[in-house]
Order: sequence, then C-alpha cells, then structure tokens
Amino acid sequence: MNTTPNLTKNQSLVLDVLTRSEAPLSAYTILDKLRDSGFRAPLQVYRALDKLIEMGIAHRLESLNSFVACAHANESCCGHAHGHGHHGTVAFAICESCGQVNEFHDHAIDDRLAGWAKERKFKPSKTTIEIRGLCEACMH
Amino acid sequence: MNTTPNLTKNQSLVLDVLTRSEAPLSAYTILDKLRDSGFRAPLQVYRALDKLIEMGIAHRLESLNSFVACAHANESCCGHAHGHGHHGTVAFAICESCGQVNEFHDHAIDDRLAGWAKERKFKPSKTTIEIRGLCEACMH
DNA sequence: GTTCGTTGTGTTATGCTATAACGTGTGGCA
DNA sequence: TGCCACACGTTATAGCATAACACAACGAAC
Repeated sequence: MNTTPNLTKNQSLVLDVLTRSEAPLSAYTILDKLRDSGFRAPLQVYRALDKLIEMGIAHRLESLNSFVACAHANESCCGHAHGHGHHGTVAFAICESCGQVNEFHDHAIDDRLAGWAKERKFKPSKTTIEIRGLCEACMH
Repeated sequence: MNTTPNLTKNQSLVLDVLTRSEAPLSAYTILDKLRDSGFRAPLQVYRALDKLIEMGIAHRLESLNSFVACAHANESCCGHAHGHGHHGTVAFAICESCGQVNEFHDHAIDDRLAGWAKERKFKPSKTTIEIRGLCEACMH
C-alpha cells in the first residue's frame, strides 16, 4: 500500500494502481482494476484522480486521456517544495510503441514559457508538454 | 471559400469553419455547423480534420479535444518550408475565460526538447505544448 | 479505353471518455 | 445540537472518437 499521508481510501487505491502500472492508465481501466475493491462507477475514479492531480502526485496525459503517478513525488528540485516536491512544469516523453512514459522537467523551457507569458501578460494556470515518439528500446 | 489548393470539398468546408471561428471548435460543433452543407456524421468531420492536421493547416488542442486552423499557414520561419510554412513544434496559449488561442513557436524550446530527446535516443513524432490560463483582456 | 489501385465519401452502429444531479454518511467545530 | 465541509455512492446522460462496410471518383499502367 502506498503510505502517502492524508489520502482517503479511494485516493490510495487509485494511486496504488497507478504506481504499480508500467504505462499510463485510462480512468476506465483503473475502474476495472478496482472492481474487486468495491468500485462501481467512473466518478469514483475521476474524483480520486482530481484530488491526486491537485496534490501533484498524479498527472493527466492529455494526448492519451490517461493518467500516471508522479515520478518525482518526493523531489523538490526547484527550491520551493510545496509538500510534495512541487516543481515547475513537467514534461512527458511517451513511447507510442511500448507505452512507457518518461517524466522530466527543464528549467530552460519553463523560463522560456514564463517569458512568453510575461511579455503578453498571460497568466498561466496549467501547462502541458507531451512528446510522443519512439523510445530507444523500441527503435530499430 | 478558402482557396488552399488540393483540398477536397469536405476538407475545404471544415477548414472554412475553423478559419472563421474565433475559438477552437470540437468535431461535433463543426458537424453542427456543416449540417446545412450536407454533413451528417462525425466521421466526415474527423476524416477531413485528419488530413488538414497532416497537412499542417489545422491543429488539435489535446487539452480541449478541439481544433483550430493554423495561424501560420503561410509562414515558413524555420528555413524549411514544407509547402505550408512548416515550422518546428507549435505551442498554444489558451485563455480559459474567453477561449481565445494564441499560437506561437519558440526555437529555444524546440532545441531544448530536441536535446533531451537526442540524449535519450528518443525519436519524437509529435509534440504538444499547451498553456492554459488567462489572457490579458480577461484578467482583472 | 479498360482495368486496377488509391483515395475520398456516406452510413450505421458502437465504444470510450467525462460529468450532471441527486442523495447519504462522517468528522470537525462553534 | 446544529451546521458545514467533504468524501462517497448511484443512476443517468452528455461528449468525443472509431470500426466496419459499401460506393463513387480519379489517375496511372497497360
């Protein structure tokens, strides 16, 4: 069981499923994996996911309509730890062959996007960066 | 009518709708706008969109499940024009209040992502960058 | 010009993704 | 005790996307 404090039962169950998975999972796949634990409806999954994402310990992959556990949940690399290793914008490299996801973040990109936003007086709330392609293992 | 050459009738109709719209449109919204032109089924829209995106004259916004006409269809700023002003990865700033979308691209970010990919021998096929937030006009 | 492959089209049916709306239960706190 | 905030459970519905099949239009090759 994942022992992150202050998680409700449903949130823990969903996070566990995500943490154990090699690849991102859709909400409905999560639901299926949790039927034995008493889950019956999509909303139970979506509500847990919303909270996990809000806490920064799970992420949504927009280009896949799927979800992953945060790979950096215990780091706080950017100087301002918000309880769960909050860092700047996170980027994902997603292999379209094996489905594996690599999470990373990059100050230079953050700065660049922040600069663009500042120039235009645009106030960012959430930024999505996803690279789809082939990982080394899947290339010929 | 949009006069981009080599578009089929359906593709032109869809592109026209996108071009005239201030904000991104979902496939079903496009469908509704084209009922009078004979469209009856989602697939007619999706097929046209697929081609337009492939040609680089429309984009999909992953975080909205919606589509926009390319704002730079006639530019070729990065030195290699692929017929339709093909440039590097495109980024979008999306106002969550008014819905307006600002399309831009940034060499530094491109380079940075390319560098990351090269280091890991990851071969990118498509990159998504979307900033959601509030535009200047919508801030208080 | 006929044959054939490719591409676009039209249609029905279906599957996947996400949320609305309502009600219940529980724990903190004045 | 009464209230409030929040998690949870359930049903129904809305919104997004594609499978599978059939037909038409076009160009290239012969």
